[in-house]
Amino acid sequence: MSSADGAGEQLAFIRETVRKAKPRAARGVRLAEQAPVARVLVDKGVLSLDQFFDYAVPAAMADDARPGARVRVRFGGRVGAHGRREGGALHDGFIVERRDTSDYNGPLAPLARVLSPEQVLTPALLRLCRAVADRYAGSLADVLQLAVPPRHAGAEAEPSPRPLPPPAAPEPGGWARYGHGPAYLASLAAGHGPRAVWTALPGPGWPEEIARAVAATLSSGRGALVVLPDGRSVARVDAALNALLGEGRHVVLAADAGPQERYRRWLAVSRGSVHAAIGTRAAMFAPVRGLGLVVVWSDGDSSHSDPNAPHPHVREVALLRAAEEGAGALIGGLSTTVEAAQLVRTGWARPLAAERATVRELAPRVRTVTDLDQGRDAAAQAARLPSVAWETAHDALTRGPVLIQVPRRGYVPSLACGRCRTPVRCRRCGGPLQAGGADEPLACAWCGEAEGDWHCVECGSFRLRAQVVGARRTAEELGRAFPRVPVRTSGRESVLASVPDAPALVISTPGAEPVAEGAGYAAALLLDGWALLNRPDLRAGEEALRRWLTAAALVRPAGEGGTVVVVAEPTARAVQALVRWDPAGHAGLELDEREQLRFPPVSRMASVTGAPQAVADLLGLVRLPDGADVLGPVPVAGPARGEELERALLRVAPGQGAALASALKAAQIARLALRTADPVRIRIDPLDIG
DNA sequence: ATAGCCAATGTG
DNA sequence: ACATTGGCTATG
Repeated sequence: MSSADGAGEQLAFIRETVRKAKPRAARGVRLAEQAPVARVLVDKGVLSLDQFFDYAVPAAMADDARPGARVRVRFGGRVGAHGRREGGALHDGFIVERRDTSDYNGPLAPLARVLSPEQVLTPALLRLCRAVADRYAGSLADVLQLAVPPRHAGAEAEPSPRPLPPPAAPEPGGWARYGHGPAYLASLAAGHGPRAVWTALPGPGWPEEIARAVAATLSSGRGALVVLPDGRSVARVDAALNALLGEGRHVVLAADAGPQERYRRWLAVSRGSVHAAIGTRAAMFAPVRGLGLVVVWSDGDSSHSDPNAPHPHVREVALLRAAEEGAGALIGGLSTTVEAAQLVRTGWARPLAAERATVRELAPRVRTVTDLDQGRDAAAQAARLPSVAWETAHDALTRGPVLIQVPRRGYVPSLACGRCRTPVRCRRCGGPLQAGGADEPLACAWCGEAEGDWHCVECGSFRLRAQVVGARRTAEELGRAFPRVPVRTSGRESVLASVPDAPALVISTPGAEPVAEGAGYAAALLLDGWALLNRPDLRAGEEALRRWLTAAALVRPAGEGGTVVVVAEPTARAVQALVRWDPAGHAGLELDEREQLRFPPVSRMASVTGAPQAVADLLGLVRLPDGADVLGPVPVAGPARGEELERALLRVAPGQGAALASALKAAQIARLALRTADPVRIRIDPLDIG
């Protein structure tokens, strides 16, 4: 002990004396008789303050200051020269616990205010948020911000509806088409927590199947949660639930309602008056009471990854909840992610899929064509379509609507040679060249270097091709190629929910495909598939397949003439999986490859991005678990043009994910204490690692 | 984070 | 001798 500790010891002695007297506020405020200490999570978005602080509960707040209530507290003030508290700023917080005593050796500040006695942070929600924060190297306060919606006094003042008694267990319905489908429902209805990876059959049945799984869970007296990637799929499950169970058994937690209405619905769930919730990403935290089932639909959809720190993923939160709350899990989609395949391979979940014969019966016929096979006839050329695609569309248009999927403009930022498809690269740094405006010269997206006289390094051609032609231009061109056929577009700005069962060309960007009423589309053309597949991303194949299956699942079965034409290299794995309609097989092969490479989900990764020195500092500071690899750092393009950042990837065995996250968090905290340090962004499970 | 404390450095 | 600045610490 150094001499400086003398004063510290003395101070500790004084504090000890104070504490032994009783936990009490600094100035003689009368305290609550029972449990006069409130343990509070102070909502201050600082990683190093990820801990609880004790406050004294004034007698006047004794009843309202319940665990889970929102409070305001003074925080960060100083004890002045005369031992008087110069109060810090007011901060929001949540009471996590009421206690008789405090571990803290000092006078406790009193709670400034209890905003409302509503117990929004239930013990289960607190445990979940803590687990998510730990999983993603974030702070509890950050996660709570995602999990607990803002307060609206009006909604709190109203009573929530009275809970309904459990419904009867549903019939298997469409689940009869899946081998273990009826058994899965029966298990839910019996109060078990079965975990399955569900490869949904093509066609319009899946919302009803989700509704039946929810109904089976409700029938056991437990609650259910369904998270879907977008508002349209939420609306479809909402409709299916209303049809199966009537209204009032579930709430929709999605952006369609205003904040107050949203909070009203959230409260109905939190108060236990409604036992089922469906919604988009933020619904993953919905505090459903007695959770018996959590469903994630289309877990490969990127909107399941939260853009807010610490970037939790819906699937991972769902898995945490299933484990923590003993609930069943249903990870379903038309496609299968590598992560889902991994759940099956490790035995955590069982596959829930139909027999091959059933799949073949319901899937459309899929034909492949390379786009070098451009149409010979004038009409096909005008539409920039391969002749097979043109003929398919021409033929199908006599029978019903035809869906044309075109990648979103800007989705693939690069250009390619118009003759041989070689990507157009910057001569200086190898980055992708972009066309600025209509007549502006090409410029590198990474270094900004302008390129005045480009020609292809492979074949010498001067012809450029934008890898993606936007939906609008495609619509114009197709409209000319098929005169007198109505053309409708669905995309970012205006998304159509459905189109009538009548001949029409329906141009859509991925994810915006309208459902065709009646039998479904007569055909679908999946254009520019090669552009989707050529993306330099580990997930390019999986992502292309998911998008194709989403569109192709809206097409009639082959037996009813349904045909899909995909313009892509026929030997590509994802293309073959589409032809065979075998997403689970594709995911299995991808998983084999990840195993070879030790890439996620066979390992757990984190990325560390920042100025080169900052990244090096953090890597020097972090105490990685044994066996951890450091890949890189390598230069990456920063958000600002010309900014030079570096990124390192850290890799550990899957079981060491928690150790990696906590090591990174500790290193980040240590670095944040040095205020001069450049910031480093840490991301667990980075999306783009390839 | 941010205020406050302390020590080291700079200035009149 | 006093002001300024940078590093470090605690926050109930």
